[in-house]
Amino acid sequence: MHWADHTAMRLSKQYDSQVIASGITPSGEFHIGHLREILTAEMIHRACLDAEIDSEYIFIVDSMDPLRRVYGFLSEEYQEYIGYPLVNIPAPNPDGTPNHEGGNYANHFLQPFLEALKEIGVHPKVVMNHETYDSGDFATKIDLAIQNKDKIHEIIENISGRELPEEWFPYNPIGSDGSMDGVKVTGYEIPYVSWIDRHGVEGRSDIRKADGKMPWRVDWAARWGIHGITCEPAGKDHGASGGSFDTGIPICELLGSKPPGKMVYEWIQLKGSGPMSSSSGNTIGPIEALNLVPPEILRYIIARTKVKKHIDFDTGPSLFETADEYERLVSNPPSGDNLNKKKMVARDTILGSLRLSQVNRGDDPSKSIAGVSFRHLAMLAQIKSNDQDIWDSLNKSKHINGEPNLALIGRLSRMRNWIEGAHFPENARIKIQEKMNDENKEKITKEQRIFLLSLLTKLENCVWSESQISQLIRDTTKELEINPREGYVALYLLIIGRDYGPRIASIITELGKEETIQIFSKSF
RNA sequence: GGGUCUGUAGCUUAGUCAGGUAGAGCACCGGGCUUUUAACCCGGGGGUCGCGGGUUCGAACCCCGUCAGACCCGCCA
Repeated sequence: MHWADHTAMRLSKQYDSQVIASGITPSGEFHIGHLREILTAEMIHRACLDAEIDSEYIFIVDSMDPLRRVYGFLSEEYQEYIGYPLVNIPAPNPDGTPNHEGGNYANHFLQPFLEALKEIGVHPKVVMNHETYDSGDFATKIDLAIQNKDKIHEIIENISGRELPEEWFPYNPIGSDGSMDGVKVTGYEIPYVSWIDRHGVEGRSDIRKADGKMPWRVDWAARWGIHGITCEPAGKDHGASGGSFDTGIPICELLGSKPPGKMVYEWIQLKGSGPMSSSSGNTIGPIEALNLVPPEILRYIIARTKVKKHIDFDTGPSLFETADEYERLVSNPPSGDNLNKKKMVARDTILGSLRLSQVNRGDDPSKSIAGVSFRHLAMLAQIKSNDQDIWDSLNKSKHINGEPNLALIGRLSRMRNWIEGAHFPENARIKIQEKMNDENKEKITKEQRIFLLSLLTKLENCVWSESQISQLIRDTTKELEINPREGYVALYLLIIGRDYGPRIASIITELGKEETIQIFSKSF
């Protein structure tokens, strides 16, 4: 059974209806790591719906979280905003300076991410956490937390093993300058928390407003109750023993609610360069990823991997493999009855992955079949600049019959992006040689050499079309009575520097007469 | 130091929760097709399930130990 279906089953035994949640702090550019958070939750949500379990999926944006430091992509001017809720500070310009007309910081990073989610078929109910504070929905929990301040203090110290300062308080008010840093609580009388800030200014915060927030570990536990969350997969950082999940459970209970069960997912790493991090620039954004691969394959990458396994996201060769694997499975899904238990489980797991990879819930996976492997399309896209030529070629090779479908058109345009970008795998790249290198010259026999020279004279005076060129190659091998294979190998060595490759006549046609002849004449 | 997760074929992995003959794909090798598209079709080899013990009629699966990797215990998906 697929992990999402399994989780859905488990949840249905505990609660009648589900609220599945994700939570992310919009402190910088979103990356595909965040996509795992979102998709893990969203797939469980879909699995619930598919099992006819009532379910809602919410995405809580931690817009009240303070700016913790000046990240690498920000200018020094952000120093003054440290400690401010992200929703209250200006968005950065591309150069990192604050843009006072550009809306707030949280939204700046959130909006493009939501756009990407739409394309991936994720339509969450978005909850801006600052609005939950501002609406007063947090007030009861804040009051309870303050009343139980010592117990919460103890829970955090005991479970996380970390010492909290004496003056620790389960509510951080915003001071006179807008920052939560250096604000000391001096008293509490419902609904006001009074304080003195680092400038010596005194004031009070209304717990029914966004005048402050609870610290992370308490905030998280409180919101489980406020939204009635039954499942919130958490990154393994939160899942560690003594981490915020472990402290959240008793705190949530203390605040009068039933916590969700613990569920922890592994991180996505960029192959070879460790965990993703916006500050180190070691990141691929969801938008960038969508420019390379179709959304269903992005979903498939998450769906096919068990939650507790880490994913190496590799924009190179293994992306080809995964994409082709998807294509294969979709066009030829596992089936059959009378299987033993293990095979049935395996079959259902794969079918589950395909089902959950669909952009729209309930879509027939076969609609996303492009009918061509990524590898093959990559090759065509490199040797043919005109899309129509590619459709013609695919018709000729019987990959498609007639006009290309939408899936295929979208795939080709992404393929062209991929090829142009830095992420395209080198071994799939076709490199046209300037001339034959010495190493390859040695590989060539005398007959092959004669073949190439003879072909050259024919090419100089022919009509430049693929069928003509193809014909000339075959004619020449016949005339010289050499094995056609030998002739092709010689041509491949000459033009792309390897002894095999895609249909050579296509490449030559695409190169044009002048350039082709150049390669020939520079080589001999 | 304390803890969590992961370890199955060269690579990616299914199967571990409910013990019952280790199963795929990629890659590789061989064959076919033949106008050589890196396409397509057929076949094949390849696994002491990290290691050691225990429980059991029977262990990849349960228990104990051990090794390796990743991560957490301030903030991070």
